[in-house]
Parts: sequence; structure tokens; C-alpha cells
Amino acid sequence: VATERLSQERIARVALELSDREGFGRVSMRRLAAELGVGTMTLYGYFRDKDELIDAVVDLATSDHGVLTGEGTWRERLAELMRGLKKTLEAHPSAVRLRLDRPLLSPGALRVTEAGLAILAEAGFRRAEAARGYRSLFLYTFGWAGFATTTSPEEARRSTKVALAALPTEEYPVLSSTVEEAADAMADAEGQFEYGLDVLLDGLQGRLGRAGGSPRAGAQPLRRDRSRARRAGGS
Amino acid sequence: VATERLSQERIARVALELSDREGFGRVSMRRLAAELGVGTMTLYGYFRDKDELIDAVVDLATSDHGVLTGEGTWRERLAELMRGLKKTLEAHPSAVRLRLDRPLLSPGALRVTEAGLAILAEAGFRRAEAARGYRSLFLYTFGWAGFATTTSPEEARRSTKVALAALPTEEYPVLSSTVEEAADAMADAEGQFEYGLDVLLDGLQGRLGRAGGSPRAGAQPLRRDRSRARRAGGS
DNA sequence: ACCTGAACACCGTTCAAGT
DNA sequence: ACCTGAACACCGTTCAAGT
Repeated sequence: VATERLSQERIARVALELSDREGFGRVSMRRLAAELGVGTMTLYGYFRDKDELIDAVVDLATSDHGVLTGEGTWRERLAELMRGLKKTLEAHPSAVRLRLDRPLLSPGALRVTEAGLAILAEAGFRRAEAARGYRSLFLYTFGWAGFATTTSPEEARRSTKVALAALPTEEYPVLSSTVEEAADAMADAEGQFEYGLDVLLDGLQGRLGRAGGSPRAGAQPLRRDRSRARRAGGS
Repeated sequence: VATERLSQERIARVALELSDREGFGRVSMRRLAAELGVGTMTLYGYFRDKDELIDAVVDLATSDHGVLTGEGTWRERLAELMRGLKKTLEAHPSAVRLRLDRPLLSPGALRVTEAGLAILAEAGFRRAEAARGYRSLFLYTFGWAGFATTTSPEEARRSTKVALAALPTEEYPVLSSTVEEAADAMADAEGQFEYGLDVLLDGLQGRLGRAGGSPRAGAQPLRRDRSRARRAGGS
């Protein structure tokens, strides 16, 4: 074991490796110190407590969001940005859970926000709406990542089918006749991500046309008028 | 301390109360047993291990989704359904985090899914698309709930402002000029929920018109053609 | 300056035993 | 049948001390 100099950065890096390798639950101060070949209390010379250490780990896991300033329409660029966010969240699943308890406002984490807001602003959204729109995409992506990688696709499909098959048909008529489709939706997480992303981008795009000449202040109320307008045919 | 009969249900109920009152981190087998006035090991007569106990707690926290078969358009009913889901997720914040690790497929949890799919099916969506659409709304709501209740609105606004003010202006030009709007978006979580919900419903509504006579199998690719169509004016 | 063992107040769980 | 204390292998952290 070559003795690389101890530092906050190295400790956090090894902790992240340990978390990815054996799960976050296995990251303890004692275990981590042993991994580093030092006494447990040595870590307290670098971090006040475990919480501060975890902050550093989460920050590290977040710092490498690949923010590419790609080409194409604002839709394509925004989609690509969210795919990048999704990818880094997938790379460190435990960090997704940790970030829920400690909302990250570090420069590294805000790089994606900056990029997203820039794209939306360029597309023509006013600042307040760009902020809300980006946040919508962000929350969806986070929700997706939170549920991702819990089990394998095969296992997800199987357990979903089992659970749905066990439901009383009278109380759950729709789910009972949607077993295959629901199981597919659970198993094909990638397809689901793209679907919801596209729905959100559609919704945002629809807002670009409106508000044209006369900017209205404040939040827009739910539009109820259009809802019956077009209703699809049978089935 | 009146000695109500011990049971899985009672143990789970007290555990949920304890979790809501002092935070999930404080729920230990020993602490819970003390709360119930029994020996620690007694709990193991009702649950194989802590994991099984937590399953019961999460299930309990989920069982009371107020699924109302309201009136109005499919948009209104779906919005109301998601507000109900949001509300129960808010009621037991720790359960949100727990459900990420153990995807719930219990009848109680699936009641909302059934209701959502029914509304979408009635609106005219084919089964596969209804499954994807509901899941999109579900993931967004979960993402929102995951970040909710972390701090008070005032604290959220304050810390957001501080973090954004500290950013280097050249690297973060948009965020630097969106401090107020971004802080507002962080502070007004309720408004954010409604915004994203409405965007998703807009996106879904747009899909109802299409696919009319000729149903296409499989996932639809991202439509790139329309993206430049309408672009808002200045600003 | 940098590191650390002993000790304290906690965990979940096994096991063998109590009524 | 239902309950349980002792014991084991773990935690995070304080404190006083080592070099």
C-alpha cells in the first residue's frame, strides 16, 4: 500500500469508490479508515464529522456532469443535457438518495442548471419560466434516477407481473388488463425516461407560442378550456 | 401505559409515528421496543428483521392515498389525483426516501396507479401510452416530493441566493442574472409543482390528437421537425 | 502539525433460555 | 405460545494523549 498523501479529496474519492463498490450502507468511518490504512480518528482531522465527509462525497459524485454545449434545436440540446444528468446520476446511485437530504448548490452541481437555463433563455423563455421549466425537467430526471437501478429489467418485469396478477380484478380493472404494458413500462426504464422527457419538452414548447405580445406577470392558471377540445377515437 | 395487544399493525403504526416525530434515523429496534414498552427481541416475534418492519411502515404510510374519483375533464381529474399523491408523500417524508429502495407494488400503492391509468384510458390513450404517461407524472411527483420539506421556503430562498451570488459571473452568466427568479422557484415549491404538472399534462394532451387512424407500434422517436416551428419574439 | 487508542453511548441480530 | 436478557459484531464521536 503506497502511502499517497492524505487529503480531503483523497478521502472523499476512496469513500465514493467504497460506496459504489459495496453500497452506501457499508461506508463507515471505521471501514473507510481501514481502507485508507489509517486510524479511525485520523479522518476527523480532515472532516468535522461524517456529515461533512458525505457532503464532500456527494459533491465529488456530482462534479463530473458532462455538460456539452451541443448543437441542434433547443429541444435537442436540452434533451442531451438531461441525458447527461441522468447518466451521472446513474453512475453513483447512492448519491441520488443523498442529494435529497442535502440540496446541492455547489458550483459543480449548478453547471447543469446554468446550461439548462441558457438553452431555455435562448429559446425564448422569460427568466421565471425558464427557472420553472428547468426545475420541472430536473425533478423528473431525479425521480427517474431515484427509481432506476433498483433491480434488473427482467426482475422488474417479473415482480410487476406477479403483483398485478395478484390484484382483485373488480377493484383493479384497468391494471388487471394492462399487465403486459405496465410490466413493459417498468422494465424499459430507458424508454420511459425518453417518453417523459419528450412529454415535458412538448409541454414547454407549447408555451413558447403563447404570451407573445402581452407578457403576463405571475404564474399562469391551469387552462381548463382546451381540455375537451380533441378527444381521440375508439379504444 | 395501557397494554394494547401487540401486533404487526400496531408496531408499524408506532414506528411511523416515531419516524414522523423524530425522523427516520431515530427509528431503531431498541428505541421502538422501548416506546412500545416491550423488550427489544419481542419485535422479532412479529418481523423477521428490521427490513421487514420497514416494509410494513412504508406500506402503512402509503395506504391512505386519498384516491377521489372527482369530476371534470381528464386533465382536472389527473391533476387532482397527483395532488393527492403529493399530499400523502408530504405527510410522511421519510417514506419517500424509503420507497426509492423498495419499489412498492402493494395493492394500497397501486390504487393510485389504477386510478391514473383509468383516467388516461378514458381520455383516449392506448394502454402502453397510458402506462408511460402515468409513470411520467408519478416520477415527476416523486422527484418533487423528494426535494420538498427539506428546508423552509425562507431558508431555501436565502441559501439559493447566497450560493448564486458566490458564482463567478463569467462562467455562470445566466444564473448570475437569474438570482431572484431562481430563488423564487426554489422557495415556491407549491407553484413549481403546479407548473411542472401542467407542462406534463400539456404534453400528454398534445399526444391525444395524433396517432388517430393509423396506430404505430413501439416507442415514438423524438419529433425534431416541429422544434423550430414557432419561436417567441424578443427578450 | 499530524495522528491515534481507549472509552462511551449507541446499533441489529443470534442464541439459549425463561413463563 | 409468547416473550426476553446476555452476548457479538458492529456504529459515530469525545477526550486525552502520543510523535
